[in-house]
Amino acid sequence: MEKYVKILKDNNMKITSHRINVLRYLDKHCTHPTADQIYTDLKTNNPSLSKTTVYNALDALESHGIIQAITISGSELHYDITHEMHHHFYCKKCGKIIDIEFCCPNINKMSEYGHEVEEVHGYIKGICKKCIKKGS
Amino acid sequence: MEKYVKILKDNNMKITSHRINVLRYLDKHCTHPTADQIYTDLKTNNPSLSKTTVYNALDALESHGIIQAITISGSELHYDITHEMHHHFYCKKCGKIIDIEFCCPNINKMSEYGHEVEEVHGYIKGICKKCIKKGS
DNA sequence: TTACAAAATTGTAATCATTATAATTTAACA
DNA sequence: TGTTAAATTATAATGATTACAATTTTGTAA
Ligand SMILES: [Mn+2]
Ligand SMILES: [Mn+2]
Ligand SMILES: [Zn+2]
Ligand SMILES: [Zn+2]
Repeated sequence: MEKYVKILKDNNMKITSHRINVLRYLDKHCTHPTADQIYTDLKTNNPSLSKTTVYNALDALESHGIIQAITISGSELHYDITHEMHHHFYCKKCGKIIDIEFCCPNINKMSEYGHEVEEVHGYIKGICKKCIKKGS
Repeated sequence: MEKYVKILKDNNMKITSHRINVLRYLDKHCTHPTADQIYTDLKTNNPSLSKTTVYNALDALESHGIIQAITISGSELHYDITHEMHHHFYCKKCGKIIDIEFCCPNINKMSEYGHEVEEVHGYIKGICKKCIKKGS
């Protein structure tokens, strides 16, 4: 059984080709794409795909914790497969979102506050290495 | 000279009553309001206020680093006066944004990546203490 | 298999936060 | 006090996302 079929099955989700494609896309691309980017890319091999289906698939996958929405840009959602906790860097110049492979040890302190923690997002914004080079 | 006038002056910004009002509003309210909430509240004492002016004032204040946009909700921007670095908790039930008074020590490691850091945002999402109580 | 019910997909229209535009007013400064 | 650049205003436009209703597909049970 394909890896992505198993993930959907394990989460009691109906198996559809669109969901598999969206999930595979996010697994293969570490670019943190938007719904529109996923839609445009998948549509080339599947012209009948509707953008609403991409939104629906993303919502369904997110509600099961299989993927996460990244709100770093402030104007549109980006998506990422849920795996080891990591942070994200957003370049204000080129818009790229880059993985930052550490995370905050103080998150443990959250229990003191009495809130129930479901997600942790670390967003760092600035100018990326490449854009600094180009600019100088 | 009023505190807020000084802030604007120090940043070489033109002094306008609207900018002062927006700035004072953010300083007095620790609720992380949206542009619309600020607009609605300020309009009661100043009916000629335009929503575009609130957006413009927020953009101007943000571009000078006096305030920060919080992208935690994913659907609309919330604003906060820039002061000591802290994180934010977002309740998925009631939508409230609560200050979390610690921050990530690993941010220092960012220099290893070669990116130029301008902003650091720590967003934690879940169910707030009050909503947990209500729900049980 | 076949048949059925629940859920997914589709295309379109609606929503809502934000931005663009152009006319008018105001702040800063000589 | 007059001039000029910038701020304000009202309105229109944009763009991401959601709502909706008709159609198709999935999972399951006869
Ligand atoms: Mn990532
Ligand atoms: Mn805050
Ligand atoms: Zn860049
Ligand atoms: Zn709450």
